[in-house]
Amino acid sequence: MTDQTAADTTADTAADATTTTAGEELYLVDGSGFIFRAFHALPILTRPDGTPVNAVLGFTNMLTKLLADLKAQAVAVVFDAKGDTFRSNIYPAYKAQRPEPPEELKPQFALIREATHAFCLPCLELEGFEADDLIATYARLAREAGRPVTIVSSDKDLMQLVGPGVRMFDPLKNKPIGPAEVAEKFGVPPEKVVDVQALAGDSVDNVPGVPGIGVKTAAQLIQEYGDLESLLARAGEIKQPARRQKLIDFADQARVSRRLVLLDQNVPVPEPLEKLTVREPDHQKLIDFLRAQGFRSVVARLEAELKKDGRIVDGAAPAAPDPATAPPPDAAAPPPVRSPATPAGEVVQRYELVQSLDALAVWIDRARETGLLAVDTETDSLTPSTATLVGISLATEPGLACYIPLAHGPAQGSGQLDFDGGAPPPQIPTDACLEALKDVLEDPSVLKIGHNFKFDHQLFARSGVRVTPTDDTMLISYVLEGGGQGHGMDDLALKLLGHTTIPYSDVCGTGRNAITFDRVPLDKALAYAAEDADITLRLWKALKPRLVAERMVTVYETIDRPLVPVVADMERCGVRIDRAELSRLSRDLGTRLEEIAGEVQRLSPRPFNIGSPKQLGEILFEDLSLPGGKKGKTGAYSTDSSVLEGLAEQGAEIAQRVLDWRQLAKLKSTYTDALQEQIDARTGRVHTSFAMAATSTGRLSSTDPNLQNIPIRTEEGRKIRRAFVAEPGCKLLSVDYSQIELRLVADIADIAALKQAFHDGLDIHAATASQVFGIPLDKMTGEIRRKAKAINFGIIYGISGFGLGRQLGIPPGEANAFIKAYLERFHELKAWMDKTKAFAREHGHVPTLFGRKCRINGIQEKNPAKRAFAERQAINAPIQGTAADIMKRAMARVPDALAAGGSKARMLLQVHDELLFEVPEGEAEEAARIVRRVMEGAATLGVPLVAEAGIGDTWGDAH
DNA sequence: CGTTTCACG
DNA sequence: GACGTACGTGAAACGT
Repeated sequence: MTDQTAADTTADTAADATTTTAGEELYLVDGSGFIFRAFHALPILTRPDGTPVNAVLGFTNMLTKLLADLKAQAVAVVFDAKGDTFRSNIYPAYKAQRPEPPEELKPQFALIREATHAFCLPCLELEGFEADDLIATYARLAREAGRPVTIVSSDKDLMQLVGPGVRMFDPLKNKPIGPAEVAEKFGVPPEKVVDVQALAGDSVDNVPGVPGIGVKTAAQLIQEYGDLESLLARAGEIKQPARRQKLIDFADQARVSRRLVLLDQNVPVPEPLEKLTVREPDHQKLIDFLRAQGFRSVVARLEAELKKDGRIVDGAAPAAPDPATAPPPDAAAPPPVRSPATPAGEVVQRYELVQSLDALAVWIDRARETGLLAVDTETDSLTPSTATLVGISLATEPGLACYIPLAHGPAQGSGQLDFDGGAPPPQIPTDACLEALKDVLEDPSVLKIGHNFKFDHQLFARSGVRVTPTDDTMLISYVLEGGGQGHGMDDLALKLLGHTTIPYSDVCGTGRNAITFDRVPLDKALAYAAEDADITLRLWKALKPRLVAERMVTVYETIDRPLVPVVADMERCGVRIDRAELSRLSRDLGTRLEEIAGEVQRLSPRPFNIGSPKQLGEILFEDLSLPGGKKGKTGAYSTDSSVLEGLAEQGAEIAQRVLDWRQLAKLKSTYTDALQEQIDARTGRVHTSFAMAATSTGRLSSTDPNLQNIPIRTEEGRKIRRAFVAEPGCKLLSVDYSQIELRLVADIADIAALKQAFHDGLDIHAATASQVFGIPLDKMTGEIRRKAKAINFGIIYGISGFGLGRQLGIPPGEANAFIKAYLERFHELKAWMDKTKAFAREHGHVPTLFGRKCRINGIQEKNPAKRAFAERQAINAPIQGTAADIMKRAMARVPDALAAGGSKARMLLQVHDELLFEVPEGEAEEAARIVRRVMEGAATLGVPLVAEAGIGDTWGDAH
């Protein structure tokens, strides 16, 4: 077998090449690979005699582009030869199960070779070897001659060749493939790709690899052990038992796999390197060939170019464009068509592509007339801070919508190939478009309607456009439906309009074939994007009147709608993170984890993976026979922290060590490691996303990353909070509601004694304990207060004797006695709970103080366990939901209050009962006063609302 | 891709 | 008296 390092070849070959064609770039086209990909990417087109030619068309377009745009001087097109290759001798199954190529493809193999000859390009193949080996060998020769090489292919098997002087180019996606792209695909640098492939195998080529190991695992292993041989030698050290065994059992199979995927760089080349030059094609021969295939537009283009260059005089009459290369529909609005998916059939669609400011002005006028404008933005990414604005769609009445492309590149969809590359479609410059739209977007008399408008709001805000006033169909639906379920546009279109929207995957593909929206051909982009605006407007027509009918106007108008720009600004601002500090913490945690893992293994009868609850359970309860039992439907032992704590108290040291390990592992993987990845390169800050229509109670939630669960309860965890820092010259200000949920219980259930305690400003848990257990405050002990505190929390969660007992570590009977005493002392509570459960049973939802509906599923259940669960939700939801409402009301008022107070403070995060701000140093105290005032005044209740502020250099210190 | 665990309120 | 339990989230790791 050959080896990549075997470069002991003809020094004279290299010398020759250097003298004749030094420095000239060599293009190696993977002809065989291209045939298959083009065939599957393009619709099957036939020439007049019925011969399919779609791959041939893609191929000629690609070559034309290569020769014209890249000014390629040295090109070879390489094909697989017929018959077996040397790899079949290594492993007979290699590529053995390949199905016959489709009938429509077979005749195209010969045509593509013919096309290559028509272009007068070297057309190479070598019996016994694959095209990839020939490419590998030429790449090596060129590299040694000091000439850069571009391999025109996207075949992953060629990626091992990428490196200094050798790059790849994906001809269908028009994208270069360099070391970074290879590393992204394989998780390792190009020179280690073969090792990863050897482990992961390839089902298409029948490379066996090691069973159960995919690319991700393989990359991780190679990264850790360096290369395949080192890994196989040290396979015994692998933690996961199944994986360890597989690597041992299939070591030789991995070695064979490596020989299969490793390309031969020393095959006897059919042509010397220096012969691979581009010759001027015989134009008449080429044109004859192209015409014979029916490629009229290619011929027309070629002739036009040759004429321009004065190279031919003969001009065949320009033919009508063939369907495959026809330009996308231009700005003329297509004739109205009936919307097929609208059952009523009433709505007629007219979607228009807007490519000039004049055309845009018509739409702006329409918006001013109707006072309505549905808006949707298309981007190349879902991250609003970095996304490029690719286009904007508008709708002014149902069925009447347009799409304004702004940053579309050359089209590139499954239906069309355009190798003209450099020629993007005509588009209004983004700045000019935004300038033209700014007035109407900020016009108080035109309502802008969006779906998840927070995203669009951020995009416009980035360009200095403050869109107002706005409606958000996602939030209207959320308010009407009472949380939960899906409020995505596709779901709503189906449910409310009976309309199935064009799936995003239809225009952009999915997985590895996905393209960004700027590569979508304009006809498809128009259909998709204009539909989004159209559907948004039609959803609004269906949903908005229901707010009035269902008495949800106030919730929407005063709580959720005003929050959109506020949350958008918070996300856009982000929060500063001290990366170096996180990195230090990660390193520290890493070493401590290794120490603890060592101790755990020492205490264990056999090695196991500490991170696997399943294995841990077996060790603890079978090998060590510790007391404890099975649980759950899956039959697995429970090993959560309450179980381990129990074991640790009985003296099981291993349980304590595992607890320690778990805590640190969690901190490292979820926080110190992951958070570093989330730092935005441009801003140096972390930008979370707050979901506004996700929870059943009206709370926000936070994702990518979740910044609402940053540790604080343990000292170890608090160190992570100290990595959240203020900009130099600024402080962080944290303001949180004190006991808001318990205050709301007192108010909503109208519990006189509890309300009085809050009025008196007492320590509420101590006061509760005093009243429930009849102990004077001055005789209160910590233990009794702890019990009262647990009951208070229990109330909020929809208390049960079992749950409270488990929390306090006492028998359920005893806990029930506490609850009974509590309900007797605060007798109003029982009445409110009964009333609330009855309401939920009747309506399927419960209201917050401000009227938000919280949907409760399963309240009618026959199964008592499921019904009890729903009843606890029914108790908890009005409390949690009202707190969420109050916080949202405060958030909507805070920015204006700060501005009015002359403060430059910026709101960064919301953590349910806490707001975090970044404030210029001298203003922190004043900002704290303003925020506290707004938060405490966000609702007028029968109990006082209290907000407490803390100021510090880090989030950890602002408490 | 479902399950388990655990971080927060 | 059944039935399996505290409420609401999101992310990482494991293992099929």
